Amino acid sequence: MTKEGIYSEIYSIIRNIPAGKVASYGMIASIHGGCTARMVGYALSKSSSDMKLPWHRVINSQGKISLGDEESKILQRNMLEAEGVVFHNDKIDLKIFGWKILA
DNA sequence: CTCCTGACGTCCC
DNA sequence: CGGGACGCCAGGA
Repeated sequence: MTKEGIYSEIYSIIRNIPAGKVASYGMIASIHGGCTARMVGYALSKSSSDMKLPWHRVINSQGKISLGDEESKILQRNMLEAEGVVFHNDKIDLKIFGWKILA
């Protein structure tokens, strides 16, 4: 894959995240095996709604939302709760909802 | 080509 | 436990 494929791979990985689970930027980067957490966030920031990417399932290693907009954070939390994810003081238990790679 | 920035992560204090 | 600084790679000016 070319460097341009980096985004494609990141998008593919995010699309593979099952509902009710969440993956951290670093985790996705690790799965990709060639990019860093920054690339994931950067790719998402560039992505459009037409991609239908479950960006709300992507959070930081702290199990929290990394966005800067409160509105987006609330929206993301709302979508995750709609999928069955439980928040603990605005944080998610990666031990429970953390996405597990099934090969 | 160089400089700055960015939805992060980890180390140090 | 909270906050600040550096490192990561890519893309835009």
